[in-house]
Amino acid sequence: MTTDWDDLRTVLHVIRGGSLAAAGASLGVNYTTVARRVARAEAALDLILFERLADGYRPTEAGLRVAEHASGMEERELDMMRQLQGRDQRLSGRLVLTAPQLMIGPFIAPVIERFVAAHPKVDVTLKANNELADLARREADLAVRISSSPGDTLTGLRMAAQETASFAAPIWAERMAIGPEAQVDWIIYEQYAQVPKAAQARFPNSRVILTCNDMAAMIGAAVAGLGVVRMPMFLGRHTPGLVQVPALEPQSYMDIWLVGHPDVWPSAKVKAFRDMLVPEFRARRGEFVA
Amino acid sequence: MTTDWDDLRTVLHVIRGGSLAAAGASLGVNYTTVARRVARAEAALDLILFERLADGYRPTEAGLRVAEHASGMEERELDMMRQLQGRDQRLSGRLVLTAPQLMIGPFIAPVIERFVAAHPKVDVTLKANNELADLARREADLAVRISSSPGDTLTGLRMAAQETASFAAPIWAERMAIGPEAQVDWIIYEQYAQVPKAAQARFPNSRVILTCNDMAAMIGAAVAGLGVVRMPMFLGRHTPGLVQVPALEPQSYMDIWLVGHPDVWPSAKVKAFRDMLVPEFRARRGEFVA
DNA sequence: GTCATGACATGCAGTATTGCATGCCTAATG
DNA sequence: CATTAGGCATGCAATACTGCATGTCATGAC
Repeated sequence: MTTDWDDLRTVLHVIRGGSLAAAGASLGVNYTTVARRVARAEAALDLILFERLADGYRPTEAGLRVAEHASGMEERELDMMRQLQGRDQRLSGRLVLTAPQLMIGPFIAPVIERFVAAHPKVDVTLKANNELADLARREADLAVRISSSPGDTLTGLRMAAQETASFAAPIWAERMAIGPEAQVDWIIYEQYAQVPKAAQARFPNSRVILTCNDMAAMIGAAVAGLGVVRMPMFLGRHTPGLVQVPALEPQSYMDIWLVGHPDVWPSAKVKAFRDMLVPEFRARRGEFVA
Repeated sequence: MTTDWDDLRTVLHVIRGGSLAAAGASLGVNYTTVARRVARAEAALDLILFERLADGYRPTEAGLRVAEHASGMEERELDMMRQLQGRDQRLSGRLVLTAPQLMIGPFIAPVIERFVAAHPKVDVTLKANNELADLARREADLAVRISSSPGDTLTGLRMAAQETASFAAPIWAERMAIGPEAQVDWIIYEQYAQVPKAAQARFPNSRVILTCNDMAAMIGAAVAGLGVVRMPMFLGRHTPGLVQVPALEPQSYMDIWLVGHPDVWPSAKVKAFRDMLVPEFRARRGEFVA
């Protein structure tokens, strides 16, 4: 008679994921269960929501319509989850943080250590994720991000300005000491794909020796002596085995922001963490610039 | 980790119903199950939603907040249900009608008979309810109502104008034949509580002999000869054993409307029923007025 | 004071839901 | 053409959920 709300949510996840297996994964249940819930929803609504094709479930128009409304229900649920977290004045329970992988060691970890000592009943989860966590979905409560703006719907706090520079193993400093004719090998981040123009001008004998999609790997390669890497100031300074080299003048880079969803922002846990993290960054802002 | 939507709905029903038992009844499950779902929701959200008092569950502030959002989710679900019904072009499945109890026999039943003959795959449910069914909640797809307007958010079709008159057992016609000095006993609908002024003027010896809250019962009393009843024209005419008496001049009364929710209105089943019902009323509109 | 009523907690047994294993089908790959 | 991988259907066993019965507590009626 009356529809089961979880079955509606299951339909939504099938359409989002594109398959029973994907829906099962995102719901944390076996895909068999997903298939049966879909069948139950169809029986309850007296509608065919998916065509069973050999290569998977294809939503019918009715299925899309159901998913659309289920999505609206989910939005309301997420509103709720955020607001509950935002109004929670307790210093206990889960607090989920996310930050750029390579910033965690030198800057975030020490703060977390002090935080858990001060608030032992808070369970801190840290997502070292380079992909942006969806703060509206509460994938994280608070995020440290390197960007030029905090994002439209998010509350943000600019913690520090940043500059980049060129770093390499000490041997490269010696090689460049001979002057502009020195041969400079660059390790380049995938998205840029070529030697920075300013570096090319200063050392005409520059070339790309390696292109890579992962900064941690690039640092490893640089420490091993493969070549020069352009990276944020703080990274080069905090990586043992690297020194700053004159291949490139320091230049300004994206700022460091602390961002959160406005609903979640007032939470006692979030506030307590902010109150430790922000002063840390502010006090150490010199480490991010030349 | 992730909240169960049905548990949220259960919380909503507990707050709406005021008790576990009431919530269980409206959800169609045992109240024990309701209690366990509430406990599960609390565990999942890590929040106390209700205080367990000796005289029942009292919602906490967090509980009210959860219910508020769950209510938003429910609204979205109802939107969906209505729209699915509205877009359904099949002439099969459930069709729920509601109409004033006493109008069903003489006017609605004959139409239903023809309708089910023409569309045998439609399961017609008829709610003979004097309370207004909530069409937004799809308690009914289509309603015949006696009112002065169709309602704000509903689509309406005015099918006929109505008048009321006074009816009684034949003996009362004889008694009144002697003239204005005749003694007239009235059976009065609870809300009015006294003899209509116009009747008092015409027959000064009028009095209330019985007040009642149910028109069917009043008709029974009238047939038994207890007194005179003011009722819609069609009712008096279709009740064997009653005749119109001159205790009161016919006077205009509320119109007869066919109303539905705009979302549901385009449904094939709803349209097919309308197309039979409206001509019936229009053709017989003379039966509602003097 | 006793009794009845309404609301909830809890233990137990039956049932329905779930997950796993197996098998079929299609599409992409070599 | 064989092979692999992704996607789904189905049967069976384990599990989780549900409903029932019984007991406790408070409130209000007699």
